[in-house]
Amino acid sequence: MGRAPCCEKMGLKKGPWTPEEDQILISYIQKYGHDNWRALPKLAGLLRCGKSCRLRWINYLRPDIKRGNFTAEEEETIIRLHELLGNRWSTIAAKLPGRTDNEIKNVWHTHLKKRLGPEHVNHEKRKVVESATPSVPRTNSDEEHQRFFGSPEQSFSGLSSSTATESSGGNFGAKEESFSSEAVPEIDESFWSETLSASELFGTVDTSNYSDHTDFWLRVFLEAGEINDLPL
DNA sequence: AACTAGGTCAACCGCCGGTAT
DNA sequence: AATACCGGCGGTTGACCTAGT
Repeated sequence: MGRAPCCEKMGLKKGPWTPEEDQILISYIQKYGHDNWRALPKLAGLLRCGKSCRLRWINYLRPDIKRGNFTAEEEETIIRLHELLGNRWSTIAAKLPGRTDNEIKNVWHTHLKKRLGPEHVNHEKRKVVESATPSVPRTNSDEEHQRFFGSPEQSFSGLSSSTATESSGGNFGAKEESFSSEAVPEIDESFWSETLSASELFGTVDTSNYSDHTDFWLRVFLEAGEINDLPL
């Protein structure tokens, strides 16, 4: 049976996000969370489909996103985990706080794959542990949220203190009154630095926060002695 | 300075699994 | 049990950027 399309194609915007759209999305999620991605764009006054909003948030706007180049340690981790898990980017991303599956995927295809040569390219297609593992349950989004943020109130503690550096005009259409410039802080460098430090804090205080099914299987391999030197 | 080729990365697409009805 | 909905994932694309000629 065919499925309904994820969104009505008519009238929905595609392509790069504008700063104004980013602000609307951030502000909405800050206020109301993202329980229902499908309904979110309509409620927030965005002419985007829910999937697009989710992707934008996960890959770019989420406060704990770590921007900038990958460190040698991170690259090494990706290589080792890829060797172990194959193209399970989300699983690999779960071991690299602040990095997204999309970003890791891009880095793999643009840097690491070339660096490693054809052997690893072939290896890429191999389902390394699939035969040995039942389907790994996906991480519940709430669990993930808890892992990264703790309570929803904690999630945006940094955002609320960021300073506005410019006015974007704030023309948010029908929902404009809900998103006054006062309620919608601009994203500036302090936003990223604050949230980054917060994520680093979460990452260093207690790595057991990342315990999930992914960890379970990683530990299985660790105990088997396959990846002893991973920075867990 | 203009053009071209290759690299990068944000975003889209289609599929899948889980869950609600 | 069947169906529909939704979130999430991995593959792919294409616009933009940069280095080389």
